Amino acid sequence: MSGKRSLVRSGTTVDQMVRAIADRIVTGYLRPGERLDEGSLAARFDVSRTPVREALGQLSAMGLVERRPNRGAIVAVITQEHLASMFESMAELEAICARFSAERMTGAERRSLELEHQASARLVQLGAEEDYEYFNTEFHSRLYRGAHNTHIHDLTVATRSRLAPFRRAQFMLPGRLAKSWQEHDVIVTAIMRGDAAAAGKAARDHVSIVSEASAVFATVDPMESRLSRSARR
Amino acid sequence: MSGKRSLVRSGTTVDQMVRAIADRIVTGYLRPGERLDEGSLAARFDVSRTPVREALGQLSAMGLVERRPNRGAIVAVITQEHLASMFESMAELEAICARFSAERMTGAERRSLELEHQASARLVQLGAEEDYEYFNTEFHSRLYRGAHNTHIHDLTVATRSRLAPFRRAQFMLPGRLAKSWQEHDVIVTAIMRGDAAAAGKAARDHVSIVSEASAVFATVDPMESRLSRSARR
DNA sequence: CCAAAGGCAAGTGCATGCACTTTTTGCCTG
DNA sequence: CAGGCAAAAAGTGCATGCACTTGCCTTTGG
Repeated sequence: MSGKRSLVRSGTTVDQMVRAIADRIVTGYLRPGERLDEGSLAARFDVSRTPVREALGQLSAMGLVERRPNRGAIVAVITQEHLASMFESMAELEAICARFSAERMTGAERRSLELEHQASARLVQLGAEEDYEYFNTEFHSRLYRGAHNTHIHDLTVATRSRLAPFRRAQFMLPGRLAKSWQEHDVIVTAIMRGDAAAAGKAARDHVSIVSEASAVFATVDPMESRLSRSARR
Repeated sequence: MSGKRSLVRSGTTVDQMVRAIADRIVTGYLRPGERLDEGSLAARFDVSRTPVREALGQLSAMGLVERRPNRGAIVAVITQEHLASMFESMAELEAICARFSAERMTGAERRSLELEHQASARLVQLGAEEDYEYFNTEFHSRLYRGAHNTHIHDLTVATRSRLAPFRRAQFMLPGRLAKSWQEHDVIVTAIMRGDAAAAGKAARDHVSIVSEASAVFATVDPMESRLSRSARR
């Protein structure tokens, strides 16, 4: 096996382990319920068990991992109910960000939001799913930052990453790309005219739609086949 | 020194350490910026450094502790800006909980909310600050649970606990007790009649007022003198 | 043939040790 | 006497070792 520690550069060993494992969970390479054996992970990353244990502890504090005392750790199993609650929370959090963004974004932030958004229209026409996905992430990040509230930002980013495995396939639904862009458009328009209430509502609706689109996949294992992106690392 | 590990019963050593340290931070016994020396903590609780390290890692993941690689851990220092962002987030989160509660609380939940709320009126008349504080916590917890959304619940509880050191002294402001009760009353009334929007707004306003009341203390160190509650443990 | 008991292997939880980094201290120099 | 330097002290980061727990598998008695 490759993937030695040198590949997961920077920071302390523990941080590297946290990132490495979190990444594998968030990308769906490690599946819910999957056993996380300290020894194997240590061997896999060529470190001792100590940093692995610490990493698992932190991941458990973040909710990505479930730890049963004396019985090892597994990738957190998310119930349908909990998943629904996270999607719903996500909608509310995004609504807050959009609302605040409408009120607080600087001129520069507004301009680049609009600019990037308009630029992404091309991606829709081309049907460039991968690229649009990247833009989409950036778009939402702009909203989170635009809220000018670090705590909301952190909560939102954390929640979003926990939902990542379940959102993955959304753009594979036919026509989802164009719909997504239109929904973004409503949000951007509301923000540009400083209409907080409208921005909030549009953002909430947008996420709700995504969550419904994702619900199809949520009933199944979040990763049917492992994505190349994960395998590459 | 007493406070040996036997006092912090149950769970693994690491869990005990997490609780013990978190408690000391949240209650303000450990102050922001205060050094958290692994060796001293280990000695203090009569365990080895390993569980202490793990605990510090988890607390750092929770944001209660700040870790500088190779330079030890300190109790997280919260900037004015970050504190403000947390209070604002808190207001929004409570608004969501209240909104959802208005829509979703069961009959039993509504009844006991109302009941407890009415009962607490006595505490206001008596000026029983300690008791009211306890009731107040319970009241808010009811809202969080009443939202029937575990993720929002978790986010809200986590945020609230991080704000705990800064909320402590709020009821010492003259007349705050009665005001608090009246604000609760608006929330309860809105929830009872299922008016989600009104409940949300009332909850948001309530927290905003608390945050302003707390702002007075926030500029200063969160604990001037150590509370008996902490010392007792 | 099944159930309970016992033992074994795997794996977790914590303590300890050592290498390395940062901070402090004490001394020297200008 | 301040500034700078080097060595020591303090403290962190990780590896290793061992005791203990858990789950499984075998064994044995009914």
